[in-house]
Amino acid sequence: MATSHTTLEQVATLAEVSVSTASRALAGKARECRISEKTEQAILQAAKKLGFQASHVAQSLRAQRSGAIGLLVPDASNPFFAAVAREVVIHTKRYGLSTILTDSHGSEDLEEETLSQLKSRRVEGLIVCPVGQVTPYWRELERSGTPVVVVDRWFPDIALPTVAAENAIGSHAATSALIAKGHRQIGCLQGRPGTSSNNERILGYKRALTANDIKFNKSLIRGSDFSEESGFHAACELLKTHPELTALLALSNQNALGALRALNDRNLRTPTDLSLVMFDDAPFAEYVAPPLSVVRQDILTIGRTASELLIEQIRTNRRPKQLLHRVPVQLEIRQSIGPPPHL
Amino acid sequence: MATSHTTLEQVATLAEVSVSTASRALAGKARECRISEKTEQAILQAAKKLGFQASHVAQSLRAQRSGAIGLLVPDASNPFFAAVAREVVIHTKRYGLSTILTDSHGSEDLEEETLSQLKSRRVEGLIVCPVGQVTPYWRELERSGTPVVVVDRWFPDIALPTVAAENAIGSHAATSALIAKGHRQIGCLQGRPGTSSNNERILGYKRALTANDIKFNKSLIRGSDFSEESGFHAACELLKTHPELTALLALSNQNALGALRALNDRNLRTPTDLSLVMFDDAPFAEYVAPPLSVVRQDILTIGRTASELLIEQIRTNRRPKQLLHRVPVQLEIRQSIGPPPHL
DNA sequence: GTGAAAGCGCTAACAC
DNA sequence: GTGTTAGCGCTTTCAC
Repeated sequence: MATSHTTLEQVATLAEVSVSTASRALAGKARECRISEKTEQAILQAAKKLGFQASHVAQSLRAQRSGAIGLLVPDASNPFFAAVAREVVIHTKRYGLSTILTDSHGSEDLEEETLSQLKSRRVEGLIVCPVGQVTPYWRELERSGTPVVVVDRWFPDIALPTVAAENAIGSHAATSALIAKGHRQIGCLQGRPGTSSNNERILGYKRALTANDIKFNKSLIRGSDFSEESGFHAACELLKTHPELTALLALSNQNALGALRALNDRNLRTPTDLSLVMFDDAPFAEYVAPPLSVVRQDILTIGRTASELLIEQIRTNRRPKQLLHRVPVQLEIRQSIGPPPHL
Repeated sequence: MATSHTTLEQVATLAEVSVSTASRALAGKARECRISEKTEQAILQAAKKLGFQASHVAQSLRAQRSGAIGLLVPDASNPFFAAVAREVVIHTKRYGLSTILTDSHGSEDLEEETLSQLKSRRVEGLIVCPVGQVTPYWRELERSGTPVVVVDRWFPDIALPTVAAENAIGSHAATSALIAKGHRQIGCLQGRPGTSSNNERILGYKRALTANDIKFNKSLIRGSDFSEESGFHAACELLKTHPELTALLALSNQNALGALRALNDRNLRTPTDLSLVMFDDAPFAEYVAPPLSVVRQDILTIGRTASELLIEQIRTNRRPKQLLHRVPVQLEIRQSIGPPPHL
């Protein structure tokens, strides 16, 4: 049964006034527009009786503001993006904005298609966790002046407001902690190559090695994306080709789970045989065997900052001066880090 | 800088035709409306040149269809709801529907307020994971005829299409597995009392006990919601008041993590000292110490079924005959189940 | 084959 | 104080 909604006209008719008066009264402009107490009440009564709710669609068309923003993530079921989504939903709602959630499946084509659809919905702004590579579409977005915030992964050569964790600092700290324990052969399970988050985390790893006079060895980095499978395969390969490794740095918590699977399969124990640190805290990190050391990203702050940056753009109608916003990370050392076996 | 969008009129002007012809051509009705090849091309060219994208807002108003659905969950960052959200986004997109994501924070007031806002946005349908309690609003929704699907938690006395896991069967299987190992003192860490998912899971637990001539003891059930904290406190209480317990059934994976924390604090090992089974599989379940036995819900099927039920309602404009759709669960036994210590 | 015009539901400028 | 009217951008009858 088609839920035919009540219109302003019906309310006006019932209250025996014109639509404009009804509109004014219901918009709370009774005082301002000097509407008599009596008429106002009549209108309010009528609206209540009919269960009137102004059509946001009509209002949007009229006001040329959709009251909606678009959120695009590579995988909405990933806990990191889910947490960002929640923050965005909560913060934008405060400004009367609805959030349209979309998912690019990690595909550049879908990303572009989806952004285009969001544009046709006339969203007032965009929060995007990009797939990773620069496409012509991004240049367009940069030029367009549309309010937009890039989150997590970003493009150094594209001038758009961005929120990202202190990735390099995080992996530097994690790697340094391993080195401090005596490790010198440290493998790295990487995420999607070419993404800024991956690049930056590798950079921190590399810098920590160099700072400690350990030669950086490219072949100790393996992996194709941030998934469990990638972590598993990367760990398997590394364990095979580089049995001398005494520690692993996983660039995502999924990668780390894959590594744990590979270690389990080989009856290797952590940290006795191999130390392990991973990016991204997770509720379970404390309870795996042994409790995992993590580089914790402050997802709430990331989501909140992104929302605020977007709302500011929508309100002022221009991009902020400061484009790159870095959110601190925190190294949490648990028992998965120990001295290397031969010490 | 205000991104002033190109309108159909501008395209029409450039192509030197009327807006109606432009509309027809761009809607792909050139054949149908016998528009000459030449005019059609001119219009397509003009649209391309101006980067025209029809305003979905205007189309919505005209067509009286917003092309959007509303999704309401108690916590968008919870992996279960995040996974449901993703499925909904993916499946509804196929029908040209956008998903507006909202979060009720587990508050009935916010739930009602949010549903009301979604209504004013003229969403074509609603997928709701309710907070848990029946409010007058639900009665209204039931009567209204609005396409809606209730997911996960539901109300036996409200006739709305519903998708939920075979909760009772799952906890029955889990409890039976514990009993088969010799356990007779089994504690239960519950979620939010009064919610259908919690009720059903407790029912299955109770039935398995009774079927095995074990007296059901209400005081062995503790907990206030599905969170880690609740699981922690419930486990602490149970361990204190009922030291004779040899196994725990956690009604959510967060509850189970809380239990693990309580056990760790007391230096109790699983399954040596206490066996543990939990609801909801999770990627980490295999890697905690020891690998956790789980009752796995098929979230993808839940999300897909909900989407399909909603789309069917939107298309046919009426509620399905079959209201309750149960999605099978699967018990996955891992090492966290062993015989009780005294055997 | 194409155009003119009405109207979706709302708001705001302008009348009186 | 309140009504009349135009118009947001689009689709679709109806006219020629």
